[in-house]
Amino acid sequence: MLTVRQKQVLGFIRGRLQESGISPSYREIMAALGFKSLSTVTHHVRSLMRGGYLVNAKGYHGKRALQVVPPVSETSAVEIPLAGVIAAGRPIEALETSETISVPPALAGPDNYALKLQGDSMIGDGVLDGDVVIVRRVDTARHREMVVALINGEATLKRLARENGRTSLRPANPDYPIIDIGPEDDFRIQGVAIGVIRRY
Amino acid sequence: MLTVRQKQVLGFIRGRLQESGISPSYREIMAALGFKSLSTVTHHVRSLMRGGYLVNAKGYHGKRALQVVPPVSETSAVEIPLAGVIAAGRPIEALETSETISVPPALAGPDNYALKLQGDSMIGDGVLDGDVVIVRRVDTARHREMVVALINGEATLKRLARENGRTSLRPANPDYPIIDIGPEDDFRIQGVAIGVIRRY
DNA sequence: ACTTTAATGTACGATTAATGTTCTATTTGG
DNA sequence: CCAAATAGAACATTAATCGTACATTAAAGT
Repeated sequence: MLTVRQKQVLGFIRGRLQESGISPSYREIMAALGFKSLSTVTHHVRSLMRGGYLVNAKGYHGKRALQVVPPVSETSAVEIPLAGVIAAGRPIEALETSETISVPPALAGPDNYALKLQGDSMIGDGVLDGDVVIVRRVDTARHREMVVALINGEATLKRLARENGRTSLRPANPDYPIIDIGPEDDFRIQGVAIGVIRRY
Repeated sequence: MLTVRQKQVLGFIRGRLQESGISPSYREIMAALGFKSLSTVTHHVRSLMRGGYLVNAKGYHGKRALQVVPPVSETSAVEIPLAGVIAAGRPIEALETSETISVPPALAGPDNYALKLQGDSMIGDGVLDGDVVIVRRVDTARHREMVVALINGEATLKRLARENGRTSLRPANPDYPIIDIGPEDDFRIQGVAIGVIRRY
């Protein structure tokens, strides 16, 4: 729990890091907040460090190396970003605002995000139009895993197939074609599906 | 229940926390509400604490650390009971321990519970073996809704069909039979499916 | 490479300011 | 009358502050 002054100090440091990327010196903090003694700054900074809000990245006597610790514990685990809408044959349509969606802890993780699926290309695997797919951001995947892939600029959700040295993307719907990946294609895996949430 | 004055005090504190994130001091509350003595504030704050509406996050002598306790309905909503395993043709198999599962708020509710589905009777609707089905406990349902039903002691997850005055349960898998409900059957609806969570 | 200099973070110790707590009375409205 | 509300002053505890000397690092000259 932060005191008023601690909040101000932390806010100033955070602001400086945000705009210039370099941590302010103790004397700059002193001037900015109108203190007349360095020890005042020292006192507050040390309190913030004890509370886990600040770290000196260079350790003892490290200069201009204050780093604000991201508040992990407050939001962690249940909220992940809802990155946008994925539909076969189009790039992922990002949402304007950086929305989030809360998910069960089992589906949460630092590298996870969610996509709303449009279309029925995976209907055979029980993933329907409108379902929210939980994705873990990785750049490789194994045979038969369901992946979010970017091929020549178009995003799609398919099963990855690696057979006889060839790679292909297979929909779970006979109405859609199997996509064979050739060396000339710009192919990137953006993540693997680890879960689905549906709301009726 | 709260008195008029208590409501005013609580409202002022809540407002301050909302706008600045900093709890007001007793003297600020005194000034804002026109009191002439600190003990008046003390008296009201203590009453609110006793009633569970306020907490001092720093304990005894904690300064500017009043926190408004959110009403219970807001907080307790993300964990719902995992009632057991449902498989076509058998009663719901209750779990030994009263487990719970956390779900997104959109799927949470006081009358909701979760069931783990065994079998592929609803595979055509994208509900697979092993999926967790979120159910709202109600005793009636409309045509085409997916319901958890108990028929002659056997539990099952099917779509409810009401046509021509007749009621039936329809699987989403041609390998399973449609179950017609007759007047001689002991038929009860235990809930309707409002969501699905799958984990790969 | 070495020394020098400037910039910067640390360590005490003490003091003041801000803020919550307690106690006893008194007032007020139904 | 009674319960809620209010008042005033003294007290307790924490938050914030200041001043100065010192230690360490980074940069600049040589």
